[in-house]
Amino acid sequence: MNDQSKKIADITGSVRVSKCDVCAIRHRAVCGALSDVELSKLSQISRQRKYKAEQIIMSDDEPSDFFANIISGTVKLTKLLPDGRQQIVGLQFAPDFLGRTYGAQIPYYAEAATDVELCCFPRKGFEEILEEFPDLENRLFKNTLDELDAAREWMLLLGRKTAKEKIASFIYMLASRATSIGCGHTALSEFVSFTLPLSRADVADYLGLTIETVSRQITRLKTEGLIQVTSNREIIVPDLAVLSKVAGIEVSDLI
Amino acid sequence: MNDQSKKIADITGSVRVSKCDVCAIRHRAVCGALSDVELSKLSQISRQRKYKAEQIIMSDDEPSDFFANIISGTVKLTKLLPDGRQQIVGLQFAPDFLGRTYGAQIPYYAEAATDVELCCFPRKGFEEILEEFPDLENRLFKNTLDELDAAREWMLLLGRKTAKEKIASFIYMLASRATSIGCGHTALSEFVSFTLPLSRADVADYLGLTIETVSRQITRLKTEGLIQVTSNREIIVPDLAVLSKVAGIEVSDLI
DNA sequence: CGACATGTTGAACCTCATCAACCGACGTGG
DNA sequence: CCACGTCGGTTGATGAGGTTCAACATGTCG
Repeated sequence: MNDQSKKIADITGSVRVSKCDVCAIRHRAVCGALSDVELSKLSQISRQRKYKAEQIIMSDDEPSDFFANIISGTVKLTKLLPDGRQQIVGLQFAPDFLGRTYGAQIPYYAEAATDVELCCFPRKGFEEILEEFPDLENRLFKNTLDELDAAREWMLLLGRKTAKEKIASFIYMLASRATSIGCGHTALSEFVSFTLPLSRADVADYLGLTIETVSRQITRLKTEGLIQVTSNREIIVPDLAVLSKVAGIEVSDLI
Repeated sequence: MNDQSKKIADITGSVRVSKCDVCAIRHRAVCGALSDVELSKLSQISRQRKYKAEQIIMSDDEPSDFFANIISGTVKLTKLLPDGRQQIVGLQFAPDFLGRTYGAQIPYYAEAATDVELCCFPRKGFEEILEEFPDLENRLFKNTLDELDAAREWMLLLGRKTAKEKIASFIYMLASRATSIGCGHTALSEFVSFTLPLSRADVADYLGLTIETVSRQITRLKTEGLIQVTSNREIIVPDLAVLSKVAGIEVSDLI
């Protein structure tokens, strides 16, 4: 019926995971819930894999036989309408968890937005470990709650924000991520620069717009001095607080 | 800053829960994960409460001290922009669970869309039981995963569907619920009738439209024969399959 | 009955989508 | 080396879908 389906990328290579303790995402990822003993059990079955940008990692219509942590890169979760219209329903970065426990089918595609490195766990083995260590499940649960909050925040954006507000919100989100990763929380009114992990087309699909509108609104924010665009993918935000206002985001009165 | 806040309704009365085994939602609700012994422990601390339509059950800006199962009625989860624009980010029916475990704050309002009956559990007591019985947490986790899927489905609707498709999707969703509740799964091409649990204004807020557009598109579906509208809130769908096509929903080739 | 809330219908307007041309960067092959 | 095609992005002109504002209809309750 639906010929809009996308095919999962062939797995080109997968490397045994040697040591988790040198892993860059060790503490922030779900594995952070595990003790050393448990972790070594998990590392036994883990394999590292790389995907090129635009490759499909998991698919709507094929059950996937593994879960994964994102080590580096950006993964987009997309959904399709029968006629090909597309919506990105989630963006995932390191150290996010990929895949849906309980039920092998996921109702979306997971695609590499940039080049991506994953730490993959075979479904069966991971589920066994999951049953054994409730802390891990608890961690995944909390993760899912946060994802749900983010999804709902995005529903507000998609349903009620203007094109300009959408772009501002998107850039604000990425800029906040960039600051909080660098060094705890920086002051709100600070100069932030970062790299867009998405093409204009992907930004459009994430915000429910067209590429033309995305382009126009970005230049608009640029001429209004709210952002600076050095290259196509390099953005500078001189003042986060101002941007957040344009984005229609209540900045909870932080210090 | 934000004067758009909403106030939680005063609690008019709360009744001791007598027996869970006569509860209408006993098996479908999260409590279904508990054995009789555990359940009696939970029922010790449960209280039944009623809310009138439009009353606020939980609020964005006040931590709520309880969780709840919906016994009857419809609850809408709403979010606000600083200027008052509103988006419904979730609809919950019996026997859904209300509230966010781990962290007392929820980033939305829970409001009674119709008159609502809840079975409420004080936060502290419920969290204790939660730690004691992993099955309960597991059930809540699965619930949350389903909610996340639903939220993402709605993101596709909000971002990419036309007004007509939005209305069709919304009606299709409610009609499917109505059939699956009645008696397992009925055949796809069947006559379904049900009551809208939302006002036009709420429908608009759920679909990211205005009331006028909602009204117009409903009459359009009516004139096209896709639905019949007996009273304002009573809808008949003569053929679910046809409606699903207009809604842009892939009906997974079921039997 | 009149007042008020909820929903419908009409007309004008505006934001964003569509269609199309264009630009610069990049890679390829003659 | 440069012509060429391609790809990602920008810009312009036009139009449609949905919003806005306003009037009207219907239903409910005192």
